[in-house]
Amino acid sequence: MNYWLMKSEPGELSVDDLAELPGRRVGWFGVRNYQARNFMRDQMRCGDLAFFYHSSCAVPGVAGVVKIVREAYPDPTQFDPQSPYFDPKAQGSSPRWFQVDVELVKKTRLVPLSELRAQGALASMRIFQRGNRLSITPVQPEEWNNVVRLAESAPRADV
DNA sequence: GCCAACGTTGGC
DNA sequence: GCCAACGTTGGC
Repeated sequence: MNYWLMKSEPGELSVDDLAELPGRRVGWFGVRNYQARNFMRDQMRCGDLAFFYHSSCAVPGVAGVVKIVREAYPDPTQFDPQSPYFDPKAQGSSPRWFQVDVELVKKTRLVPLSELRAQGALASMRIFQRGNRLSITPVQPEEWNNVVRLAESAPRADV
């Protein structure tokens, strides 16, 4: 079983949006980076857990926990000319982009990026590595446990 | 809006 | 296969 961090822009899909969806599930469409795609396609398995991370917003940070409930299958938006994620090079016979389905396990308090950064034990996380921009990154079990503990603790006012 | 970092594209 | 140009990401 693996742990992950998956970024979503709350303007597109927030943790509250996910909580309102049928079954609290969504297909993780729109990933257009090969490395992130490969993580989904080759390594994500049903039962894996991931942090739902809010990015490109006023307070980026961990907002919830989701579970992988369906393994990789073709992302339909790549074939939809109306979609901003349309990829004219994708062929139905050999899809280029994949998605998994995730289900909300629970919302957490919003753990801001600044608070994660203030934890020395989390310095190893991929989101803190130089120039990291991947929307999906693996999380080590120890990192996972540390962030979960942080999410369950009282918010800090000083970061 | 800025900008650093890095991925992708395409001519050669 | 190289590499310059361009596009995107994402925190600030």
